[in-house]
Amino acid sequence: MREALLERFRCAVGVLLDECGDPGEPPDFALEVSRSPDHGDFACNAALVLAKRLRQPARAIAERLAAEVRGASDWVERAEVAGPGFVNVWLRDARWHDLLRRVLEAGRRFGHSKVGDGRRVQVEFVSANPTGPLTLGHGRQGVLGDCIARTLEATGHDVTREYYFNDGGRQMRVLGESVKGRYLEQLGRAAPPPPGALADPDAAWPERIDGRPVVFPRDGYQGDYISELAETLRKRHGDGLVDEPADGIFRKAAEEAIFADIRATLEQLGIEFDVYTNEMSLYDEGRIEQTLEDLRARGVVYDWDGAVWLRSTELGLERDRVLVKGTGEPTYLLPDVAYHRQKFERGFDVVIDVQGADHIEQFPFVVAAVRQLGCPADRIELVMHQFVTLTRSGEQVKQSTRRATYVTVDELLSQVGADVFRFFMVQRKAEGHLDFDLDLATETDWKQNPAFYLQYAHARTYGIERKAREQAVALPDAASVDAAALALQEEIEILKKINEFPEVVARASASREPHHLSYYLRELAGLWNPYLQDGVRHRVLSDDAALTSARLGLALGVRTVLANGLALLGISAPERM
RNA sequence: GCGCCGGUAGCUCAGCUGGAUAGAGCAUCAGGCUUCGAACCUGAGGGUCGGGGGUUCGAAUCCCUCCCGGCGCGCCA
Repeated sequence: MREALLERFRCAVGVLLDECGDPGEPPDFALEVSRSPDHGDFACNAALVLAKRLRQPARAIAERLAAEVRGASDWVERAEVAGPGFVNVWLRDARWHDLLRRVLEAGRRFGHSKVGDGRRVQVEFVSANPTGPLTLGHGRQGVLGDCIARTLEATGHDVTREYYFNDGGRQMRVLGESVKGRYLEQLGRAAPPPPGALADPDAAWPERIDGRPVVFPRDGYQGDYISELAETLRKRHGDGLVDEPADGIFRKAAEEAIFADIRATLEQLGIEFDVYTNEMSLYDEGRIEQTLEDLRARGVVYDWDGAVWLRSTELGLERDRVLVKGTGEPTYLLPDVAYHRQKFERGFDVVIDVQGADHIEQFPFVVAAVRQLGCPADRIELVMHQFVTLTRSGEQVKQSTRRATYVTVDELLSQVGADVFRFFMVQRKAEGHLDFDLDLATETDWKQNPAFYLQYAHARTYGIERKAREQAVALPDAASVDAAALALQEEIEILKKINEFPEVVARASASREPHHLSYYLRELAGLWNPYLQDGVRHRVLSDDAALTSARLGLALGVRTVLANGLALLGISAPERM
């Protein structure tokens, strides 16, 4: 539809250029869906773009173009010049009537496309190390990544959701030490560190208290779940683990239990990963060593001060970075390079890393290194998101996994449920902070969440369906739906909004910005709810059989788009609430 | 100091490749349930789009500069 009109404008522009003896390339101009109904269905700015080049007033050019477009009188109702030189085009309403048939025919695939052409895309997200429960920040990333994956799938991509975690480094060692510390404290063989020392990283750290040693690590994990893990081990093994190394059963038990909790949380959120990759497997497969060797062969690595460095300055970055520490242990960077290289070896066409703002510094180094290894590094995309900031009585609360000052996904989830949680998290664009006011998180406030507004609009279409069945009124299907009777302006507006849906999905997918969907759905529901409310101007079920059928068709169309849109956000679309 | 991200209504935020009178939600105020679902709807007030320059027919959007906030700048991950 838009294409046909665009073509019409292109021809008109071509004719105009010829007449003026301008042999140049036709200019880029826009044909946009008008923002306001006063401006018709589409607006074209070609005259404004051409004015200077042709040295003619924009409105005069616009008049010529408008006349040309009016020629297509079988589907163009009128074309007017407005403002500084826009051409506004109204289409005959009949143009929208075919839409419902297409919507009902496509059903749950309406809005989907095949532009991805089966390209293999990996989306890596969450990737939290199993050292504690998922925080709101992880929750945001989880929902963001999952929605990106969903929109990519809807546009014909072959998507792999992947979770990567480091089980080799210091973090996991400290985790084991933390659990063992609490274990020994519970047995009375160690003294807990004073709370003041835990709270303040600069405070003095006593070696012994009342004759008992303080074994809990200075930078240990302070959450209650650590004590609970220790207690579980103590109940099962008594004091039989006193001489076990912290890096053994303590670490392993903690990792397994925490990971099981993380997976349970993700499941509740409706997030399912296809692949979990851990750092250790990269070592086991020799990929770390191989990567280092290959980087060395490329001449981008050197030894200095007992460590192995990446010559990233020569790759255009601001400093060199350590790949292997003086201790012989790789930094985080080297496994990350090996991992991204492995992604390409696995045949992904596009690799998307969803990461928090605190990790972006690392990204250019990984890309530069991987490029040196011959990978198509420009196919790695970074989707960066800011943190969730917590406010309590007007003040910001710092979140820290280690110090256990955070709100977990589980806590909020049990309060508001997965639907509201997901909507809340995907509402805003990723680059902005997401402010979470702990004082406002009461039940009454969540009741007026926009997520319910969308679900309510959806449920109301079922309310009408139930009523129609009661009255033995037949529902239209793709073959029988006939929207010709829809003539009210608000009905046309709804049809036009439905018509936008595929474009919105395409844009959300291409830009990796699922928040566009949530705003679009709010707009659609914002047309539909008032329409249903106004039973004075119009009712769906009436004595007029054709009109009733058409409006039922409209209801089914709205329902389809709401359901499909909600599905892309991973939010349920209930039949009643 | 350098880099990345943000600054739009009282609050939380949209604003697609520059377009016409800058939009939602919440909050506030005034109204609306005998009829398809009031978890809803109608209306009102509320803005120097952080400040200042520039490009353009046209700037919240692009360029420069300054101010404010977040994050990062480790042989931590």
